[in-house]
Order: sequence, then structure tokens, then C-alpha cells
Amino acid sequence: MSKKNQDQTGGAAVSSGEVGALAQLSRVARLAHYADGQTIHMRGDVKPGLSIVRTGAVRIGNPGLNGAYVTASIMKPGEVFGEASLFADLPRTHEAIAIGPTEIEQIDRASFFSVLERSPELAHEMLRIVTSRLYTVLDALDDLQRLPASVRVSKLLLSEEEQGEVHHSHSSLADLLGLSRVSVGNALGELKALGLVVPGYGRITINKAGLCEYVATRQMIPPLKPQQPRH
Amino acid sequence: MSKKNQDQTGGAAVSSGEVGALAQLSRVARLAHYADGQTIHMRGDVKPGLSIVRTGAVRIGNPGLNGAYVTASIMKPGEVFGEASLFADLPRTHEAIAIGPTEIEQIDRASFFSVLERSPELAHEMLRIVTSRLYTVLDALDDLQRLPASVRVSKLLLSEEEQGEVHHSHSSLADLLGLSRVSVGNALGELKALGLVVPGYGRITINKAGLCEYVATRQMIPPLKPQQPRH
DNA sequence: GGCAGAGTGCAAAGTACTTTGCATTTCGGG
DNA sequence: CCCGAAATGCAAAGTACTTTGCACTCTGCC
Repeated sequence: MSKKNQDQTGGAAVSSGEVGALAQLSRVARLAHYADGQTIHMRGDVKPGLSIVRTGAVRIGNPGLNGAYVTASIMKPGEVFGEASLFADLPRTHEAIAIGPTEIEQIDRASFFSVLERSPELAHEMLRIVTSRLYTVLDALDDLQRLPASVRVSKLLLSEEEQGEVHHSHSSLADLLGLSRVSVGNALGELKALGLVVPGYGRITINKAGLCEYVATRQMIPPLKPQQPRH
Repeated sequence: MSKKNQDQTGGAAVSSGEVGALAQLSRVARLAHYADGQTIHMRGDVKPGLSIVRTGAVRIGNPGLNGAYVTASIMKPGEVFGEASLFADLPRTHEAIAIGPTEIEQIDRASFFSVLERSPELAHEMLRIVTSRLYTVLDALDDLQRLPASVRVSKLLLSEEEQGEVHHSHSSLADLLGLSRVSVGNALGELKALGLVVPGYGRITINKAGLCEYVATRQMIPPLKPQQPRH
């Protein structure tokens, strides 16, 4: 992808869950090791191949105009990226950078297609993954255009939540949303005033049910008006 | 997904080009006819099936909070939509509305998968289409977060250009970009002052080379070309 | 030829972000 | 325990959009 961006809503890409069909790829994969902060590929690279995160994590994103980084997604173990280089022959639209020590299975184009030919299952699985990701990104795009910061922050909190807590600084949330740190702080202030979150240091405790309701009441699409499309 | 959205950059979805593999679907398709403005499906509908535009066009979008319409994409003949309902079992996230008299081939879930089983080609083709669309949307998301209105307008003009002209009102451009009509007007005013466009009534004549350069110098991120699908 | 509706231009006021700068708090390591 | 780096809070000023409202222009149609 090209941008980065955020991933609004929940932000991160769709998890593959590492279902059966993908496992077949492991046999033809080359395992690559990366240190924290190491670049896996850059925007514009033309190196067709699929990547599956084994351990660690990968930040998919691009530097913004001003220097601020916009994170499109953070890939966790089991997740897959690079499919555009395989199926659509496109260059990389985002940088990929290792977060912490990271192992990645790299499957080159020829290997992938040889497995694909023998396994219709794999095609089906890839379709599921890519379609789900498209769906998520479309959602994010919608959110970005239509929702105010506080709601987008809320959705992100819900998607990143683990046992009632979110372990992110305001800055990293801002990167994920494509907002400034200040805006995230303000949004959290609002949510705090409503009793929906409790701020901590590098950590936010959330009221899951409350946030869900907050989001639900605010992303509603209104009654459709007659409003004819023009062209 | 949750929202919907737009398609910034060029806005429109990737053209399938109606390559061979898709043609096989025609044999199991039901041809549906729609009048101008007729709803094909609504947001939230759960009707798994693939749709291929034959004639006319389809506006994919959602009404915004304020009543303004946000157009995610306009599907032209040969283009495909509804894949999320097939592969990921997801409800429709956008409305689909016919623009002008429109014919659409509808392939239900069972029919699609029966063809898919006998044709690995089809899986490959669907992967290509979905991946390309994902790529386009990610790019749009990036643009939306990082580029000012005038550059986004420029990119849209370039993507909608036909023989040096774009046949859209400011309003319809605004819908495609998720901007207000006023902002589009201002952006065009800027571009006009630079000699990059000549405004008309429901029509804009563009200086293609000039606009390309204008965009290139302002989106800062290297390579990636506008990457236009031809159809 | 004139009229109605669609499209455009312009300006004022409002809103939601941004950037900047700094003060304060928290946490981990020496 | 203390110190430095990271994280947070806060406020002012700026920017890029939005909404609103209206005047004007263009075009197709009667």
C-alpha cells in the first residue's frame, strides 16, 4: 500500500490465524532474522514474495511529509504481507521495519506459485486473507473521513485492548491513527471525563462496554435521504 | 467494515479488465436490470454473491453524517464487486446504486464456488483483482492522511481524465474525495492560477503533464506511479 | 427567447485538527 | 535515591478544512 496509514479502526491488518493452507508454505520458505529497527523492505522495492511473520512484529508504514511516521499496520506472528507483489506485480508501497527481534518466513514468487498450483486450498485461504484486509482498510477509510478523533481513538482502543488495558503511549496511538499526540491526548481527556478510560503511564485502562456504546452511538449512518447522485 | 470510504486517489476501484477467467462466470450468472438511481443493495445486507457490471455504472458509497454522500468508488463495465460477501462472509459495507440504466450479472455463492472448484484460473484472477483493489485503497488512505486537498484533487483529475478533459462537476469531485464543494473549488482555483487546469461548466480541461509534475513534487514519497489500470 | 435548474465563485464564520513550546509526572537504571 | 529519558498535560497560535448563504453564469428545454 501506499500510505500508511493507519488503520483506523482497529488499525492492524487482518490476522490470518495461520490456518492450515498457509502452513504448506513453511516448507518452501526461507527464514530470515531481523534485529529491532532493521528494515525489511523499503517503499518502492520490487522484490516479489510473500512474507509470514513468525516471531516478533513488523511495522508497516511510511514517513510523513513532516517527518512524523504514519503506521499503516503492525503485523504480528501468523500474519502475512507482500501479497501485492505476487498477484498484482506491484512495488512495495510501505516500508516494513522489524519491531524487536523478528523472524520472517520469506517465500519467493516461484515457490509460492508452485505450492499454489498443487493446493487450491491455499488460493482460497489467500483470498480470505486479502478480502478481509480490504474490508478492514475500507472501514478505516470510512472512519477517517467521517468520524471525529475521539471516536477513532475509541475504536482503536477497543481493537488493541487486552484484558481491559491498552499498552500504548499517546504517541504510538497517534501514529496508528495518523493524528498528533496532542489530539490523542485531548480525545483521551474527553473519554476520561466520561468515565470510559483511566489513563496511566504508557497504559490505558478501558471500560469496554462503555466505549462500545460510545462508538456505536456515534458512527451511525443517518437516514438515507433521497439525494440523487450526480455525475 | 465499519465504515466506508472513499477512494481518494483515483478513487475508483481497480478495473478487472474482464479477463478470461471471469467470463466463465457469465454462464452461471443471472442478469439483473436496474434503472437509474435504483438501489442494488444497502449497507448491512447479507446476500452473499458476486456482481459484475455489464453495462451502465454503479456507485458504491454511503451517506455521511451530515447528509453529504461519500462515494467510495464507481464501478464501470467489467468491474466486479461483492467479493467480501463470498470469501469473508461479511455484510455489505456500502450501498450500491445504479447510475443510469445498468445491467449486472449476479452470481450466487453456490454457483461461484462450483465454478471456482473447476477453475484454478478463476481463483488466480480473483486474487489479482482483490489485491489490486487493496493496493489502490491503501494508497487512497495514505493520500487522505497526508496530502492537502489540491494535490488530492489533482490526482483525481489525472485518474478521471479522458482525452485531456474531466467530465465532473465540482460537487461530484467533492463526493469522490470526501471534501466539500467549496474546497474543491478552491483547489481548482489554485490549479487554474498555475495554468494546470482550465475550468468549464461541468467539465475541466487539464494540463496532464503539468499536473503530473505538480503531484509528483508534492507527494514526496518516491517511485510508485499513479498506476492506472486501463480498461 | 426566456426560464428553471444545475453549476460556479466568493466571502464570512466556525470547527477540528496541527505545531510549538514548556512544565510536570512517571519509571527504570545507575 | 536520584537522575535522565519517556510520557503526559496544557495552552497559544496557526492551518485547512467545513458550513452557510448568496450572487452570478451557463445550458437545455419549452
